[in-house]
Amino acid sequence: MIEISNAELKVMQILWQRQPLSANDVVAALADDKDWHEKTVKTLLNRLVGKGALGFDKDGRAYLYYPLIAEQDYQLQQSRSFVERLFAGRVAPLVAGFASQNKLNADDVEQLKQLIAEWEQKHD
Amino acid sequence: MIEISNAELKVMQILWQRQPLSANDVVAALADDKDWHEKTVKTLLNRLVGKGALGFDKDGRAYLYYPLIAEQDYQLQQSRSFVERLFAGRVAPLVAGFASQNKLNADDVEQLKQLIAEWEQKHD
DNA sequence: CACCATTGATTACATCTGTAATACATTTAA
DNA sequence: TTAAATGTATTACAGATGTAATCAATGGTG
Repeated sequence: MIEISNAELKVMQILWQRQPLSANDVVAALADDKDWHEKTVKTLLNRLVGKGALGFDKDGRAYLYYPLIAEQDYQLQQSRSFVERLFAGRVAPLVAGFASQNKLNADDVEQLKQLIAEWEQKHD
Repeated sequence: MIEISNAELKVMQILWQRQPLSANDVVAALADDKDWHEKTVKTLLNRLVGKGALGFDKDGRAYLYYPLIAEQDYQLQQSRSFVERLFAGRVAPLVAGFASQNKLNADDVEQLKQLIAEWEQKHD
């Protein structure tokens, strides 16, 4: 699986939101969040292309970048490996940690109930 | 917060299970899981001491290592930063991913229901 | 047409990581 | 008491990462 570093992830997240974008668009979109030099962003774009995480089309001299991997796929793969590493593959203890820190809100609970209902329907 | 690399985490996990342990005990405990040279394990122990994640008492020439940070604290901090990075801080979508991949078992669901029940009691 | 501004490509460099090897100190065995 | 073994400390080294600067090509401007 493609490894994406933290800094690179920020770039991917921009392009998962809107796509395709020129390097400058990405720089602009990141300006809010990260205080990165334009050169830095371009390096990250380059590395992501090298890793096969981004592709691009040429638009004159400039490139228009777009993701080659889906955000959902990435999230899933990362979630599994994270939960594997820290919680021996069990997700409930992770949620328990959030609960213990009062990091669950009503929406979360609603969604979780929904998920459980679906699960139970399938595994009657 | 102390940064612990993947390889270092394996060492921490041994010492979270049993503590304190000599370097050789750790090497032995890891032998199952990882195919690391003794020197490698000692490097990791050293780095963890340097980072303030482990302490040790001297037992003759040998050291007896023990964690300076609690596993739960580490899990919580990491979970929060992971969920923050990938899911904008919301844990439910992570669980949804597991559900969609059939990675929830009856135990998980049972625990989740329990957590929800507790949450609802507190937030009647 | 010559030059500057802009864009991607290449190079830079310190730190962290994985994975050890070597050096140094000291205990123990011959 | 001297050498071997053993434990920690120091050094090694390549690849990844964060964070750019410089190079090279090219398109627009005077």
